[in-house]
Amino acid sequence: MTSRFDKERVVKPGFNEKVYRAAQSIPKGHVVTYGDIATYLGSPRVARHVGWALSALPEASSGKIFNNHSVPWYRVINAKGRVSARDDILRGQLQLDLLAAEGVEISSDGKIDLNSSRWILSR
DNA sequence: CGTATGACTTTTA
DNA sequence: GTAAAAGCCATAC
Repeated sequence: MTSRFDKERVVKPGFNEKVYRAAQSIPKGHVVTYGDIATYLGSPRVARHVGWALSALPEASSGKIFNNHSVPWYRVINAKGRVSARDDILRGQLQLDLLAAEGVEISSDGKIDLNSSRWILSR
């Protein structure tokens, strides 16, 4: 039945899963923003929850795994073209390192070139 | 159930 | 150009 919460809810059971699949659809050497994934899933307002979903990623041996496939969480960045890990700045460092290893162009300041490496989510 | 927090985004200064 | 505040939505306590 429809409770008042079922109306326009974008983040529902399975949202988390969609985020993982979206991340897995990002080709090597490209990146997307949280807002892009949120919009792709239905609403740009849930950008924060995309990050929340990624933080909830099950940590398997040597990386985050979903559906027996590694989830390239590091290909997801914020709209400023930079990582914003507040308490886990170490993760941001790792993220830049992984992206650089894939061929993503990063500015001297550590900013990611969204103009060139941004991937458009599409089904 | 109310308050606090968050891997965000946009606007304003 | 960077810095701070407000806005949004869901989870955690």
